[in-house]
Amino acid sequence: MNRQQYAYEYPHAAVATDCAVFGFDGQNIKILLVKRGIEPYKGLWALPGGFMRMNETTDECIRRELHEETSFLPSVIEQFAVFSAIDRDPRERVVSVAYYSLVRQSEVVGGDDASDARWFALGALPDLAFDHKEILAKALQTLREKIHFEPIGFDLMDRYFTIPDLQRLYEAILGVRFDRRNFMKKILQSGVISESNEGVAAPASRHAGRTPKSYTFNKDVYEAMKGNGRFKMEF
Amino acid sequence: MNRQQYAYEYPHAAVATDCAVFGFDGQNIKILLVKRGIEPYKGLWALPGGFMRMNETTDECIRRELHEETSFLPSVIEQFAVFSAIDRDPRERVVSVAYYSLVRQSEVVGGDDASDARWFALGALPDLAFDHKEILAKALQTLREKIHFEPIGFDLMDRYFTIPDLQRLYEAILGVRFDRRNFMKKILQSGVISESNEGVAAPASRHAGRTPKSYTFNKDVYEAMKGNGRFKMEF
DNA sequence: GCAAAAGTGTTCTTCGTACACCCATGA
DNA sequence: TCATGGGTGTACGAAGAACACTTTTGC
Repeated sequence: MNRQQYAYEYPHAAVATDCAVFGFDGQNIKILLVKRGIEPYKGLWALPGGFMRMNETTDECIRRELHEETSFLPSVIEQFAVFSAIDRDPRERVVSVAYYSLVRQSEVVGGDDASDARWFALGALPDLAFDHKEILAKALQTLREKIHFEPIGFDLMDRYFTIPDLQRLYEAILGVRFDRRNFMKKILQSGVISESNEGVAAPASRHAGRTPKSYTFNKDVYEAMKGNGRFKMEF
Repeated sequence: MNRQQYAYEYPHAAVATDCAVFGFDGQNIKILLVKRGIEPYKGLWALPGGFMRMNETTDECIRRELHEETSFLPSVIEQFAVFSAIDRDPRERVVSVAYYSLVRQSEVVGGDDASDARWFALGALPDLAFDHKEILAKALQTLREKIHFEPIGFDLMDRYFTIPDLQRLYEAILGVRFDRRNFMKKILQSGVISESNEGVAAPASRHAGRTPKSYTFNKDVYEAMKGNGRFKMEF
């Protein structure tokens, strides 16, 4: 069988997808990376992703690749940019459609150190394959811009969470500190979270102090708000 | 010469770009469309755009195509989505990288009715080729979301403009009405516009009334604000 | 002269922000 | 018992929203 069996009148770039998967461990933002098993960049870490097939859209492609490489199907996944530098892949011309995803760490098979998929803290990233460092930087920038106007923080938290944990998440993403009382007032006033009877597992971040109350995100309340007023989470 | 001279081991989709070009005539938002001269959809109107070449990025591609089809080089152009439905082009699999652009109508060769490039009002759009209606709808949605947080309105106005004109632009994009005094107070307080001595051509929208003052956008002031505070244009 | 558009200020309410003390828990 | 983290309320200032009358111009 001919190895070059797909021919076109004009040259075609390959279409690929890559995804920056963000998680939160209660203290820091984490990134999910996979170790490349083949050339080029074999052995280096990279964003999960791969080439698009002819029978799938880019959205379907990235979901399939994520499932193949990290064994989970994310609920939140958004396309945010396209990377098309001419020499970004040494094999051939590749245009990459970039996504970011937000997951609760509890949902993801936490790959251990020996695994091919592992969480890395933002401050301790290894060298990345291709232009993935650039893709990740832009994903992070997009995340920081979006968090002001959309309640994306909740996608990174467990179903039941405490307000101090949520505050740590916002502080980690935005790199600033907030006043506890004002944060709580604002988030409660918005109405998108409500108190819950479920307990929460004490996060590693809590070593002493009063046991905090547990809350949960009301997606329906937020959906209703989108029409009328506007959800804002600025500080 | 062989018409199928570019061969690959795996099937490749073609990569194309399309751009929704927005203008403002003082009263309504307009869209720049081009009439297709070849099949498929010959004779139908479409967003300007075309196939990416191997020696250009998608950004370079859309700028080249815009120049070829509408004879101008836009200053503001942003990539906002990717369209990759499997059957969106009847010829072959095509993945389209979608952009929007904001232009001052005075900058663009206003194609007359006989030309291949023409402005259409949002409410009087013709049938569009491919999935361009969908692309346009998403471009418009993106524009409406962005205008709250970025001073993109000024890219649609002439260099010297009146505050009532600017207000009409915001009202046209967002589909709402504002109080004149509050709008003026807010936009002046923000500091991003300053009074100008240049006159402005009376827009078709002004049939009577006092001659309004002329203003201009201070890009440097806005750039400085981005760091410190935050520009907001919500009502 | 009349209709249509633009200029101008004040009040009230809402929201953001700064700030201090007590309580529960784990080491 | 002490250090750490979490719960709670108030007062001040800034910004947003509602609101009416006068002036100019084109017809």
